[in-house]
Amino acid sequence: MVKDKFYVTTAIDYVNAAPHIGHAYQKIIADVLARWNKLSGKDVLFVTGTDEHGKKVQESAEKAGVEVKEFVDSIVVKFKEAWKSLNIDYDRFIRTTDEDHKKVVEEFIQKCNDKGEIYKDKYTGLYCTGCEQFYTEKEVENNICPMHNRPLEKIEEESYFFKLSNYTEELLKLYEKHPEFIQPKTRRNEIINRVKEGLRDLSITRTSFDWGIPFPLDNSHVTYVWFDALINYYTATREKDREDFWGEPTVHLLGKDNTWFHTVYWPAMLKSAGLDLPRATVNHGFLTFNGQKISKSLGNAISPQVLVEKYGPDSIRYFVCRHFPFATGEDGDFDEAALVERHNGELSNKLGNLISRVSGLIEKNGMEKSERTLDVDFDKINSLMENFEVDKALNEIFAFIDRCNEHVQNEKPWETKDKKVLYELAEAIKKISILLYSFIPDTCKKISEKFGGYEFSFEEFENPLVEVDVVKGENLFSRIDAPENKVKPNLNKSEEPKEIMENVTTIQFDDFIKVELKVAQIKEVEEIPKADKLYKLTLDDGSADGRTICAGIKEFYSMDELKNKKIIIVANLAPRKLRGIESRGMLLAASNKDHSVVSLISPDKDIEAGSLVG
RNA sequence: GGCUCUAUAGCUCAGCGGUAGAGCGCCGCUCUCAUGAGGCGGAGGUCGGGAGGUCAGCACUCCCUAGAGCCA
Repeated sequence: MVKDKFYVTTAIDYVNAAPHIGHAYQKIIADVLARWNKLSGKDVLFVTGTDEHGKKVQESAEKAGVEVKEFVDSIVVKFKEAWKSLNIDYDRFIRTTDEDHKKVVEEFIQKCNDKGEIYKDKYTGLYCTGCEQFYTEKEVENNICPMHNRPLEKIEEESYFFKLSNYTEELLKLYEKHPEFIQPKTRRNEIINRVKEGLRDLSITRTSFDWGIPFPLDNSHVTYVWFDALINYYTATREKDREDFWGEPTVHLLGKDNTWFHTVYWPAMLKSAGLDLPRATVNHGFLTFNGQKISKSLGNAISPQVLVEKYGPDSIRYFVCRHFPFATGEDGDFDEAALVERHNGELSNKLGNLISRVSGLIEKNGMEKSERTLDVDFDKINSLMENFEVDKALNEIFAFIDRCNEHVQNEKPWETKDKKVLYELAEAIKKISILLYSFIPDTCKKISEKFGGYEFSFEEFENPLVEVDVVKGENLFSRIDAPENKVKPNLNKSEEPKEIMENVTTIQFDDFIKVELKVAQIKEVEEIPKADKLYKLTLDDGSADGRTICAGIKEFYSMDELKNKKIIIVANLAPRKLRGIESRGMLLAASNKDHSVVSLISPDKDIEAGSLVG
């Protein structure tokens, strides 16, 4: 039986700047879609890469004083490292400087030429020698260069042209017949309206630089950007055993700035060469970062690796998939406070905590196969994924996690010790982890290991859980406690990326001094009924009334050890009720990784209660 | 200027001809298996403004206002 195929591509990034979160967003979605389709049992091809030709790259290399190839090699490394840190598991990283790509481009152009759709003519444009750049008549007023304020020269350059004008009607028919070819609808409308105005032929060669693929019909010309870059998608399917991925299985992900080229030039080029068309293009919006447009300098500072170091790959993958409506093509803001909120509220408190409580209960009580199951609507989630609505799919999966937490609450397995209920919960966790695997693979592998090491596939999804011994082990997510610690959006232009970088990974002094630390002496220690970890401490904090706090150190200190001890407390922490007792503040203590050792922080010399620390 | 889209709770967004929804935040209650976790409940919106068609509009049509995008 021939397996269904799925081929997903990302934009190939221009190597003039380092990778940033905007690039990463698209690659993460592509990786999630690739993984999801693999779980469905499909044959999947996932290709990403870099666009390396052109005048700007040539100039950047010259500025850096290195050979062009050497220059692009060094940038490519950065992209590959970024994708590795985010667990982007592509099948091929294609570069437009790859030999097989050059060959495919040459053949492609030959085919278009055989059809008689390439011709030589004069390219006329308004040229500014200051900018070394052509302007269109729409861009300038009275033929004056907007940068240099001097007259533009009308220059004629020899160029080869592609007869794009032949395709106006065919393209309109394509959009009509296959609405999925341009998603979302708003982009489709824009393109239809523009194509209706008619198409001009396309200049496809240049002679003003030579960093590119020599034009096969005339080596004094270089192939210009779109007749080089777009073809990468096809090149990647010319490898052995990958031929069948081209056409119906093909889905292109791209930013909305590239929509025109992918939905007009590209299908026309393919038709001219006599090749099949991709099934769909998904044209997504842009991200801002903490409310700020991602400029080149900001982009350099917020490298994906910096964010991965700070939050971990799964939190970032989860956040961008859950927080932005990918399929609607809307723009979104990568706001670190929102990321922390979702990390704590959804990954830590809902998912992490569910697994923590269930695995702990099973470790103590064991589980026993049950015929009852907790059900989740797989078909609904799968159809959302097929429509690229990854945010809504995650919403459904997390609604199921909520139902599991409710189930724990309602069934009270810590009282009943009901092994069947625990089995039902473990089985639900297995389903959850298979559904989430595409989004947060590292975490889901850990979950599988805890619950017997099942495989990730939608076939396995249907199978009952095998009963195994479970060890609670480490928490999957720790909470992140500093949501204020982020880039401020009101940066002005003079600020260097370096400062931004510091903002990403550090807190400002102003933030630190908001924390009021004080010396306090423990006056009384009391047990709290039914609490096996908490003491109620009455403190002398230098104030007339003193204060009461609750501290989870019962396992580590006896009541006698604590009495009269001087400690450090966070004095201005918002009060919180624990076991009905209002705790006003928190004491400082160090703990090692597995919390087997907890050590209170005390002043080194004797000093009166109420003294400030800082 | 032309075309397209968006406007719903404090925030982020679902919904879409038949009694306004979720998450977060806020307020109250509550469990103790669990990570300052979990659960239950509450406050909070004349669904940007106006007109029209309908038995019935947040949803459809038109106009206005504001914001965004596209114009090779």
